[in-house]
This record gives sequence, structure tokens and C-alpha cells, in this order.
Amino acid sequence: MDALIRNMEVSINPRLYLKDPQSTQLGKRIVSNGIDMISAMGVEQFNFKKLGEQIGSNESSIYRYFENKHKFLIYLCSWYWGWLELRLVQETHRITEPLECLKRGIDTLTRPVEADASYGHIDEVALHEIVVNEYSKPFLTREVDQQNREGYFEIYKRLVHRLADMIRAVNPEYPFAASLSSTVLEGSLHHFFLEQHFPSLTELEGVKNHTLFFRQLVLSAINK
Amino acid sequence: MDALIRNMEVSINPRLYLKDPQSTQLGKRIVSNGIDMISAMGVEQFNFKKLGEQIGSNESSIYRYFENKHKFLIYLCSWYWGWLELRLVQETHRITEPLECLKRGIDTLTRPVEADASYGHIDEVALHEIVVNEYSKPFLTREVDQQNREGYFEIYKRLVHRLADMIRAVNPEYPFAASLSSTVLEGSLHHFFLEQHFPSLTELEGVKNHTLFFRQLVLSAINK
DNA sequence: TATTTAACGATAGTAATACTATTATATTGC
DNA sequence: GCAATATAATAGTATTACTATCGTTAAATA
Repeated sequence: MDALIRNMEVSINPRLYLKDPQSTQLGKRIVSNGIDMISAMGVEQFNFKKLGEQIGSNESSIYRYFENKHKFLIYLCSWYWGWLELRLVQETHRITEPLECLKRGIDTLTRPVEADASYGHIDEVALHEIVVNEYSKPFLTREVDQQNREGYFEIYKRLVHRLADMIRAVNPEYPFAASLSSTVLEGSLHHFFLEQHFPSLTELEGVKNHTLFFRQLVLSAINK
Repeated sequence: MDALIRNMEVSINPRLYLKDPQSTQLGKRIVSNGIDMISAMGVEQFNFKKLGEQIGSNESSIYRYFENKHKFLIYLCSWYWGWLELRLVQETHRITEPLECLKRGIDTLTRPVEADASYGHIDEVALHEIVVNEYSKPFLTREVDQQNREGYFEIYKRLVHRLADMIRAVNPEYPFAASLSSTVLEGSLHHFFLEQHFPSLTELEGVKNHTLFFRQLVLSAINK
């Protein structure tokens, strides 16, 4: 089981790309340089032409991997959520005591991201920056429902459900496990954003408070 | 005092417009039709040319009121938050008991918006739709910090601080009043969005649960 | 009432974006 | 060595988000 869990990989809905970027050198360069550029300049300023120039390739080549910029962003975010899900599973699957499991889960999901050597060409710290600064853009569109039906947000939803299950394991009577789980995941990103841009709207600064706040929020809500 | 509070009006940072839309007929038509159109088609699909056609006026005339679409959106959202702040003050200023005051405050801020006859040309329900479906777009940009310095988000910040003060009034020892307040305001919008588009990620449906969830979340967090 | 002034409407134009289409040139598999 | 595939280069298109200009209309003032 352990080996199995260690060898898990992030798998992403193939509808998000035209050609799997993991399958070629160029594809990997598109993804890794795309992450760097978007985290540096923001999605609005980013486009495939600039990315092409950056990697010494061509706009049209990138369009053979990704249909458009928006799907590229969803792809990157999905990768992030998938990666976080792996960490969640890895860090909690040995823990049998539900309360301890939940605490560790919240820690994993709310603490800042550190570099992870396991995935060579992807800079998780830069990716976290993207998710914090653009977090709602994948779904705040007119096409959400359509895209949701096509499964673009499956990984994120699965992650919310995982945390919700951990909450239910501690207190099966609590009626809002999914809502609370959503609040933690969304709230955590939002608080990273607030720390950076609206410090007067939060007391959280640095790692410790961040995790403490969400832990206490959840545990008191479910009355433990 | 009561009369004073009844007569308060939403006042918006003049830097958000070139010419005060409240000062003319055309301005009011721009705002009210803009709200209708954005709530119907979303900001991405919306533009000043379409709005001009809709109100039998001209693109260039609208640009004399608002510098660009983004500031127009911030203007509308500011109006919404200002209006909500008024309601918050009106509904809580007579209550002296802090806990009761906090409960009423949370109710006001988290329950769905109903039509308000006080502001003739503005459709608050449509405006609420906009805020729910585009809520992070005003600030998820590269220009946040600049725009924050120019005071574009003052009203929203003031609202967060008001709720935080109510929390502190109930429990001065609780160290995360602002964070909790931010979580409620952001979370409430997010949950309206989830109800519409990702119902599996929340148990909240309809008014009752919505307010109940946030009430219980806050009160248990601050240990009351 | 005449005149000035401000507001508005209409048209045209621009730079950038987000692609699409086509063709040429490498690279790889057999 | 040849066919098939992947990539590069170039050009082109529709749309967007404005800006600039100018004539007309309405309002304010004298």
C-alpha cells in the first residue's frame, strides 16, 4: 500500500489538452515555463505568443497542446489540486485516529507550499502563487456549468469531498461537512491573498497563525 | 439619530468614475442597464458598445462617465457593498446586546438579497447576482495594490471591519476577528456560487441553512 | 431672446489579443 | 531511405477596448 501511494501520479482530464504535455519535451517546457510566466506577470498579461518566444518555440506549436489560455490555466490549477490531494493522502493514510487525521489534513491543505523535488519540471511554489492570485478565474465564467459537466473540476471537487469525509469521520452529526470543507479550501487561498494585498483584513501572517486559525475554526464548528 | 441613519446614502470613491453617474439621467441609465446586462451576460461578454445600443446611446458617451469596464465593475460592486453596509447599520444600531447584534449582523450579511424599493433605478437582486458571479474579479488583478492605495476597495474593507468589531464586542479575546469576518463575507458569496454551480460542494440550500451555517461557524469559533 | 457652453451622438481609427490556416522544414519510426 | 509526424514560420482574421474628432443638441446664463 505504501509503495502504491508513493508512486501515485497526478492525472488530469484529457479534455483539458489536445496533446498530453507530459508526453514530450516541448510539452513539459510549455508547462514549466508557463507556470513561471503566469506567476510573474498574471494570466491577463500572459499569452501563448510570449510563451513561445520565451521557450524559443512558436505560438502555433503551443496551440497544438492547449486549445486556449483558459484551458491551460485550468490544467495548471488541476495539477496543483491533484498534487495537493496526493500530499493529503500521503500524509494522512497511516493515521487511524479520525481527529488526528483531520488535524493533519487541515495542516496539509492550509500551510504554504514548499518546493517539492518529486516533480522535476514543475515549480510548486510558483504554481501556488498562481492559484492564490487567480484562484477563482477557472470557474468564474459563463461556461462553468458546461465545463463542470465535462469534468474539468473533478480533482478540486474530490479534494473538497476528502476533507469533508475527514470532518464526518470525527463528527457524523455535523450537518455541513462539505460546506465547511469548501470554506477551508477557498478560505485558505483567500487568506494568502489577503496577507499579500489586504493585510488589514486578516490577522494571519506566516504559517503558524494560518493553520491555527483554520484548525480552530473547523474543530470548534464541529464541536471537538 | 434614527432619521440620520434612515437618510444615509451610498457614497462612492469619485476616482471610480469620470463623471458622477448619479448626477444625470443618462448616468443612471448607464448604471441600471449596466447592472441588468452584466447580470444577464457576465462581464466578459459585456461591453460599452452593447450597453450603448441597449440604452439608445453611444459608446463614447459612456466612456465620458467611466474610464473602462473594470472601473465600472468596481463601481457597481462598491455600490453593492455600500448598500449592504447601510442595511447592516440600520438593522443593528438599536441593538445594545453585543451577541444579539452580532447574530443580526451575520443574518444581514449572509441572507439572499431581496428587492429594495429605496433605490429606484438599481436592481439589488441583479446586482447581487453580479457580485456572486464575479466577486473576485475587481481585486484579482495585477493592479490591486495600486487600486487599493487609491481607495477603490474602502467600502468593502470598512464592512469587514464592522463585522470584525461586532465579533470583538462579543469576545475581545478572540485573536482572529478580522480573519473570521473576511471568511464570512467571502464565504457567503462563495456559497451562493456553490449552490448554483457546484451543489455537491455544499449542504446549504435556501436561506435558512445559509445563515445558520455562518452563525454557528462564528459563534462556535469565538466560543459563545 | 440671443448667446455661450457643456453634453451628447456618430463615425472613424488604432493597437492588442486570441486565435486559425497554410506551408515549409525538421525529426522520428520503420 | 522513405513515409509519417511534429514543429516552425508566416500571414491573416475577427473582436475588443479603447481614443480622437467633430457636428449637433440641449441647458445655462446674460
